[in-house]
Amino acid sequence: MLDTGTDDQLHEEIGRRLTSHDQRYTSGRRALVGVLAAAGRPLTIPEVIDRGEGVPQSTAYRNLTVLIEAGVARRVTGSDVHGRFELAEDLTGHHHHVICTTCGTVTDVHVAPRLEQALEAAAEAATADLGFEVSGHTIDLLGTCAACRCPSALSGTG
Amino acid sequence: MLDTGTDDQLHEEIGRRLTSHDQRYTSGRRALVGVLAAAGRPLTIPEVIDRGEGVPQSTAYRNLTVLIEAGVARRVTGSDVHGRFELAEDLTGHHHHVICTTCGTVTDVHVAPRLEQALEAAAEAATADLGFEVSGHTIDLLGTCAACRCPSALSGTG
DNA sequence: CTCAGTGCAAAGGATTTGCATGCCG
DNA sequence: CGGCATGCAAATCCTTTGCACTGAG
Repeated sequence: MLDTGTDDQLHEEIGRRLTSHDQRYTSGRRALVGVLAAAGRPLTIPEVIDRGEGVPQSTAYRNLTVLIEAGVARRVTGSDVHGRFELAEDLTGHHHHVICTTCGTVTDVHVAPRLEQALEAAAEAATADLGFEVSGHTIDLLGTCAACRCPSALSGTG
Repeated sequence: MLDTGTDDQLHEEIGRRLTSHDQRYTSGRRALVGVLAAAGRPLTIPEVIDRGEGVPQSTAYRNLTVLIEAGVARRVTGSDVHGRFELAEDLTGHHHHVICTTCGTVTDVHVAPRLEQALEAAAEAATADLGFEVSGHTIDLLGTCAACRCPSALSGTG
C-alpha cells in the first residue's frame, strides 16, 4: 500500500495516475473517488449515484471506466446483478470481501499476512504446471451477516 | 464431494435434487448438465449455447436458474460481462478459479486441503467480530495464462 | 388429459455511446 | 482557443418474462 495516509496524498497520487493516462482529474472525478474512499466497501452504481450530488449514470460509468483504466479503481463482482466498484488495492491496502448470501451486502476484511503468503505460495504451486503467472488474488468469504442472522438486533432491544 | 464417479451417478443425484424441488430432469436439462460437466470450468451463456444443439437463450437461462435453485449449479462472476455457470461444488469437488486478466479465460484449480483449512480458520477469526457466519469461500487467482504470455506457443512449434 | 418445459419474441434493467455544450489547460 | 469531460437520451447488451405449443407423467 502506498503512503496515502491523508486524503490529499491520495488525491495527488490518483491525479498522477490519471495524468499519466492522459486523463484529467476533474472535480467530478475527485468527488467520485471521495465517495469510493469514504465507503470503505465496494459500491454499486446506484449507491455511487446516491452518494454523489446528482451525477448522471452515464458520467458515473464513464468516470469509473476511466479510473479503472488508470489503475485507480477496480470492478468487483458480488452475487448481485450490479457490478461493484472500489479503489485499487495499492491505494487502500490489500483486503478481501465478506459477502452475505442473504442480503448481498459486501464488507471488506483483512486477513493475516502469514496466511496471504501461504496462499500466494500455494497459488504459485497450483498454477505452475498451467504455465500461468499469478499476479494477484481475491478471496470472497460467503455466509450470513449479523443483521440477516438475527433481524431483531436491528430493532434495538435485542 | 459426493460419490459421483460416473456420469450415471452424477445424473441420478441431480435428478434427485430436481425432483425434491418439484422439477423434472428433462433431456434438455440433462444436456445442459452434460455441457457444464464436460467443460470443467465455468461457462458463459454464449458458450453454453454454442455447445448445446441449438438451445435458445431463454431456455438456457431458465434451466440454469432451475439448476441453481436446486443446488445443482452455481453462478460465478469472472471479470467478464457475462455471468458464468458451473456445477455445484458438492458435485464436482471444491476448487478455485484461475482467471487470465488478459483474455478472461477461467480455469479450475485445486488447492492443498491444509491451506483450505488454514483459510477457513482465518476466515472465522477475521469475521467473528462482525457477527458474520462463514459458510464458504471462493478464491480467484489472477494473472496471465500461458497462451497470453507466449502467443507463439499456439503455433505448435513451442 | 393436465401441467410443466420449451421456444419465440418482446420486455426489462444495466451499461455504453452519440452528440452538443461547458470548462480546464 | 482546442480538446476533453459532462449531460441527456437513445442504443446496446445481458437477462427475464408472457404466451402458445409440445412433451412427460
